[in-house]
Amino acid sequence: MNKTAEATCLCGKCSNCAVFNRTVCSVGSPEALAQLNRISHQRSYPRGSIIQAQGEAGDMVGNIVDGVVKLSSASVNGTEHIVGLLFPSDFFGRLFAEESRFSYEAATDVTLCLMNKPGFERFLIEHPAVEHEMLKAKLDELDAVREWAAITNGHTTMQRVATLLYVFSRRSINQHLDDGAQASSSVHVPLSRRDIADYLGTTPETLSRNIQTLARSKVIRIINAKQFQLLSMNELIRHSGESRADLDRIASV
Amino acid sequence: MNKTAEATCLCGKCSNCAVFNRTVCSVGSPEALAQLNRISHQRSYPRGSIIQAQGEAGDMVGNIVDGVVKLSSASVNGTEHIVGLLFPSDFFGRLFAEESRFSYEAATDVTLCLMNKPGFERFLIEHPAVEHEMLKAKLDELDAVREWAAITNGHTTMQRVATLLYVFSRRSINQHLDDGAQASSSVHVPLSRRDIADYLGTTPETLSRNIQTLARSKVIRIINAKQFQLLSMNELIRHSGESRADLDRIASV
DNA sequence: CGATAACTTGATGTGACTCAACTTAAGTGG
DNA sequence: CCACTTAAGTTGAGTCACATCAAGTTATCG
Repeated sequence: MNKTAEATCLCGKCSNCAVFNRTVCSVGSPEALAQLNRISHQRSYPRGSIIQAQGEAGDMVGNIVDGVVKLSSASVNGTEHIVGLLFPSDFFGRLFAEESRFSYEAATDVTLCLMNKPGFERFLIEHPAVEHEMLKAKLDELDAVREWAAITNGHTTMQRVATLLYVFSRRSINQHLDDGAQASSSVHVPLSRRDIADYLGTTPETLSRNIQTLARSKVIRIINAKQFQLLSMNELIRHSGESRADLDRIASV
Repeated sequence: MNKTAEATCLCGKCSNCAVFNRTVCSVGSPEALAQLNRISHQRSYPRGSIIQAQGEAGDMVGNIVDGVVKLSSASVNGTEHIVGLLFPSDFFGRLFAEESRFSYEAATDVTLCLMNKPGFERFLIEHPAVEHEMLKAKLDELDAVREWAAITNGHTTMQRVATLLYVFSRRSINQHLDDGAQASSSVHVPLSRRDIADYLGTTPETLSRNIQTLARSKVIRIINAKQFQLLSMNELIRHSGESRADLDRIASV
């Protein structure tokens, strides 16, 4: 894990970046990369940090290198709703707009690759190939957000919980590749119950009840608050109310 | 209303297009416009038409010229959830992907400006200024979808209904400018109760009850199933659970 | 004008939120 | 390193908003 703090380019060249080949940066020419190296630097934030507050005129954008960032919207009544989760290689920040409608907050300890927003905006305009990649990424994101909206709306809490567990299990396969064959049976959800509940549009109490129900019926085993073992993938899929194909499609974004 | 059916370029030049200056097309050079003219044509579809089915390999993209298109996702159990509504000047179709995850369906009679997808994709790559505009539009759309997701999740049905009515009232001001001062008091919602319910994540029954409640408490007057008069804007805003500023922000997209 | 669909209204059951107590985990200072 | 404190998570009881099923009413269209 990167412990870099507030230093410019401690990550070395972008070519050493842990998430480089999964970001839009990867399509840049050597000349473009050199320019990116100049305007970017890594920085770490502890869990709970507000990276950018709702409505604030953000002057930074960048990529998640490590950790999870939550994108949330706070209502007048104090309710917070998480409208998105950003994972390593995901882009964060609101390009081409004064301020962000949402707040960016570190859901875990995170390491970011930060870039000056106006600088990166200029960079994009000067490098259409990268901007093209950014458009494709945003189109994928748009589909994913809509897909998730359809899930949180038309499904029961149990279905959402099962879907989330499945998606995180797929995600951890892709990321850690820790132990090959059995990777999918172990799920790490690095979020607090409150954050998961806010993301699923429910409460920590209801969420807890559903997780315990899944455990009682031997679909999962609770290792600890953030770690689960999948005992029956088929049962989990059944509880999700989605087909396996749909789930994989959701997980792939 | 345009009655054009399946004819190539009956709209004449793009410069005669009803929605031209609100679309991404408007930033194109004269040369670009000429090219757009060649690859585009208008076509009308009656209400209920499937413009593109879910999962189908769509070969068309374009702009809505008139009417409302619903973007929906059908679940395994037959439930349909509307994840987006597209209005005149909005772009439809899934660029840079084989198939669309959602179905596009005419919620009213619609007129579209259709373009061959591969052709338009090539056009975008050849015209970075237009692609840049497309990116900006998609970034706005992303914010709007997330904002709407936060509303449908954290709010009661009454709040969603009030929000929808407010948003549609603002939208009709912008579009029709029918009678200036009193424009905002008359709201036209050109969707069926079922479509509205699917969009709000509720049922036609619950929706109807809420609308009737608003009418009984003199917040609105029901002119007919699709037409309402706003009697008390302040009360409507109060029922929405949002601040006026937030509502206007939502409506502006 | 009859038939079908769209919408409204009523009665009822239930999933999930709320409030509250309890248990476990995490962090802090002596 | 352990007692203490505080936060995070779980479990329980009660309530309510909303979905469901069903019947009635109003539009829409051939």
